[in-house]
Amino acid sequence: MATGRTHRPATRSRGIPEATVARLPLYLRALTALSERSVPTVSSEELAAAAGVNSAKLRKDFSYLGSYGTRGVGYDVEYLVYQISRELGLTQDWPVVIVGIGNLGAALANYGGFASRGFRVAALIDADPAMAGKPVAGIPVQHSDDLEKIIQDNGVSIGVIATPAGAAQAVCERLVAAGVTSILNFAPTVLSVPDGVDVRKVDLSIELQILAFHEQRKAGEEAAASDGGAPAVAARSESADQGPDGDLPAVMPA
Amino acid sequence: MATGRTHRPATRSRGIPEATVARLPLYLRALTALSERSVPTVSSEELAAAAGVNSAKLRKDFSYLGSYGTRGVGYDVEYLVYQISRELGLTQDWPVVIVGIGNLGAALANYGGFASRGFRVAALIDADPAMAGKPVAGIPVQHSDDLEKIIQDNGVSIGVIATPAGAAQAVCERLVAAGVTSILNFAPTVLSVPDGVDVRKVDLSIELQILAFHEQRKAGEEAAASDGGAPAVAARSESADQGPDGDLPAVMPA
DNA sequence: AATTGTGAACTCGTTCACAGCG
DNA sequence: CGCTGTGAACGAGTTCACAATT
Repeated sequence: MATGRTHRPATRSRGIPEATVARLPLYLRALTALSERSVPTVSSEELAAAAGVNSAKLRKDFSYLGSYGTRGVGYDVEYLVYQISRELGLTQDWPVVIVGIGNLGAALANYGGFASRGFRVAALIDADPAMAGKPVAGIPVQHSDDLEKIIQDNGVSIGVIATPAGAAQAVCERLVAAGVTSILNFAPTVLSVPDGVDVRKVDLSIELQILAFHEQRKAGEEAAASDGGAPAVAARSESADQGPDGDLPAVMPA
Repeated sequence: MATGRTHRPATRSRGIPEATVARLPLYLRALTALSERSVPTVSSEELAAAAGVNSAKLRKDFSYLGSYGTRGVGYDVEYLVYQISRELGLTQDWPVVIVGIGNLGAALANYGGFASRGFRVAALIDADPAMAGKPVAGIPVQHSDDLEKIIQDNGVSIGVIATPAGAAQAVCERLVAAGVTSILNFAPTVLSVPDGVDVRKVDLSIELQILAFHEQRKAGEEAAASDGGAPAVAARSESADQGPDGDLPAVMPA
């Protein structure tokens, strides 16, 4: 699932399982919605439903953070929002650079989700001289010649790569050399990085292929659907897990 | 993770583990690159390196598909490309619709990765009447009033949601009612769907938050770095896992 | 009475290590 | 001899089920 293996055998700090870390943002989103509606407390059952997981998992997840609930009552919404934000490091400011301002890079720059939680687009960088100076989402694009300086001047530790696949590894190396230690990669390539650098990837084509696999399987099942089990129009299920919360998987294999 | 729970207790078909399915596209990509360079065979070691996994995992993964290698030699590149493509259902055509043609939807429409492997953008749909008729990536945008007809006329079973969060659930329900059974969701919301429908999500904000968590942890470790363990400038490691292989995921709202 | 927090059982995924085969 | 294929050991993650607590 996630990325960067734990360098240093196992800083026993207080190991929160990776799968749990991957779900914290989900809980935080649900909690924020409750907070905006001024809901004071939630039970694990309610919150789990809102986040699309089951309540046992949620309670176990929270147990890694500490005992923030009250038995017989539930969790204080505001308090939990704060605790999770702190745990995720969202109480501080994270300047981010986006490299590769094509269609996708521009879409990311315009994405509102950045601004909201501690993330700030510190700079947009592109290799095309014709782009330099042009504002995208109100931020002037800078030329990649200045990448190192931009990273250092802004104290950037998180970089987003939205370049074509062919340029990604080189960009990645420059980012890392300049001090970036976390990378979100949208280019369809495997990046190789030094120990201590985390890479997460978002790959549209892979997601579609996984869906196609399951889609194909469904088509095959239809034929064999001579037994029970109504086909379409099933009952709405609140539970169907969504995405690789931690990692991967999606539907089931049979 | 994944989605749609197993309807029908357990079609014992031939269970390929979900984690393996999520990696097949990765192998396929590496193999395609080798194929273009006319490399005839690869060892599990070489292919694993190219895909960013370890060789034991790769061999185990392939063992679920069958015995496609030759001991003492390796795997035939072309043959494996075909077998994996077939397993993933990429030997057939998958018409896809994209709903929500904002910055992101437009970027997705322009994304080259679609065309390549069996996926074809059959239609672009948006709720804004002003968009109707405008071509994006050479495809005219259609109004969402016609969503059901578009799905049915094109035999679409895979839908991509790139709308604002508030519209996503409603769009999802219309897609599903019209016959879509696989959804790739870019909106920062938990979608609830009937059994039998697969949802995968891509959430930029979540990915960034996960990176922030690890980034924060690194910062904390620095202070405690009075013992051994050189800080920056570590040796290049081919391994650092990349993202939630199965999954994926994007940003956050919170 | 309600709901959390958690040990224990279980399931899924990864890695080891080597037998089997070309 | 080299490399695949895989049983067996291991580890991570999930679910169960219930004691603890308010």
